[in-house]
Amino acid sequence: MDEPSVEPTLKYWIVKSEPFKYSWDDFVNEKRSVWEGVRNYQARNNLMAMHLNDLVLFYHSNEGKEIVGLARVVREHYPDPTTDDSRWVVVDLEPVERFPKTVPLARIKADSRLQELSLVRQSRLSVLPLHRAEFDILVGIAYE
DNA sequence: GCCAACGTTGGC
DNA sequence: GCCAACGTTGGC
Repeated sequence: MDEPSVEPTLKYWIVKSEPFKYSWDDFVNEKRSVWEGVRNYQARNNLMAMHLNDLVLFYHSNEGKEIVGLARVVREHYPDPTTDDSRWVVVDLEPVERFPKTVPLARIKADSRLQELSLVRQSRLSVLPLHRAEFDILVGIAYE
């Protein structure tokens, strides 16, 4: 063990949303979101691996193309209420804070430390894991 | 609007 | 089980 941790199971994630469908502001207004509609097995598996209080970066795809804020998992996976198909699950998310500065994709791609980031390497996946070190770098940029 | 990168479907 | 055809996502 190289690093003692208060939350040994805490993991880090990125979720993507097209802002004209569901934006960060929509999320804040709702105060809590059922993260519904994921229909991709890999993204579903990531949802199922989320634990309570895991931290989640909120990314605007298509328009904006930037990380805008931080959320956390407030309910672990359960069946997606928008379908009868038992393969699909949701989690519940709550906003934690809007970042003082967004982190644009172009900024991420220009950073040599972030070349392995899942968001860069698997750009089509809507729910992505990331490493603690990458999370720290991204939050650092958001607070520069 | 184009296209790369995937994922899914279905014929064989 | 392979692979061609097709659909979707999302960056550019």
